[in-house]
Amino acid sequence: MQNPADNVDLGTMSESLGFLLRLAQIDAFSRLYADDGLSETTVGELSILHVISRNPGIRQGVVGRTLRIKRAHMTKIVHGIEAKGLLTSTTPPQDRRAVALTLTDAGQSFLHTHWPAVDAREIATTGDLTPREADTLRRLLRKYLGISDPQATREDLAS
Amino acid sequence: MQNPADNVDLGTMSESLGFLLRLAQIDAFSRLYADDGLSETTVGELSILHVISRNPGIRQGVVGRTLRIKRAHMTKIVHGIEAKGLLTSTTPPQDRRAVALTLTDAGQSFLHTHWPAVDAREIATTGDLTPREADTLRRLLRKYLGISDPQATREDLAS
DNA sequence: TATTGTTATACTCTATAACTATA
DNA sequence: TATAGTTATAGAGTATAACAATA
Repeated sequence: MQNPADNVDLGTMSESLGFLLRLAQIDAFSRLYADDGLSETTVGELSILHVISRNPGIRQGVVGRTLRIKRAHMTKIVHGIEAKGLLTSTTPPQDRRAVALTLTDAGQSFLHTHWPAVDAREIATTGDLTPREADTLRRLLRKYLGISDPQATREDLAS
Repeated sequence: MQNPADNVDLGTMSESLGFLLRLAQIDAFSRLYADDGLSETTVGELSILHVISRNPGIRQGVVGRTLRIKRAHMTKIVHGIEAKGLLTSTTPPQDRRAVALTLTDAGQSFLHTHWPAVDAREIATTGDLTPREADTLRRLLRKYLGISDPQATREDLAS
């Protein structure tokens, strides 16, 4: 189903960061969604829930900028998640234009149920890369994105 | 517009290859499309044209597998490109189920007009990465994807 | 005036299934 | 029976612009 030995000449596309990232991303998520029961949730929803979980009361717009989701789309997704009872939105008194997002208990337990599968798969599905190469890849992607490096908790690194 | 100093805790998402690839891919294409006049064409069309250009007479299904585009979607895109007069499809006598794709002269010149902008931007827009790091990133992505390494032509490398 | 979020629209992409014609 | 492509439909994501409320 993927790219067997079709032996296609990709030309300069195989030197294009954009297209390599595009293909790699598709593969990564297809691996992620392969066996697990994540089918109930979309990638957008899951990532939004995760970010809110780590940053309770975060502004909706900040979540959108972080995840590169446009404001119009954020509104739709957030309302959808809210309708499922997984998060609550409040208006902060300091800026009554904004919307602050927090997970409900149901949202927290939903995330606790589904997110570990993501983390687990990540380790198992790095293709032909050695663990060391996979780490280098992650580090370079973070640098490319301007994300500060070991943002994982100290406990994670120690384990 | 992007991710300034919002200082968001991404938790284990910053260790997730899938999500890092997702964010990086969005950034890469937004940089690619930033200044240039590529707005006429979609990413799908451009990549399909490029692959056909490098592999004249290639089967439609092989293009789809290579670019991770589903068959149903391939049909729609290819018909669209064909309607613009940029490619022709023929039925190979050896297998009359298949569709072989070749660029028209208009298709070739269209690609010659637009593809160099992609290559040029690639070099200029590698974020905070050093050229060496960008090369490493490309190499790791190719390995992750199972794409053989220096598939660029010798002439390209020499120039 | 600028910003935050909302609403609405249109298009691209993805996923799925039923269908045809060939092999 | 399996494969290559087509058709149709539904949902997810993206892009854009006009709008209200607030700063």
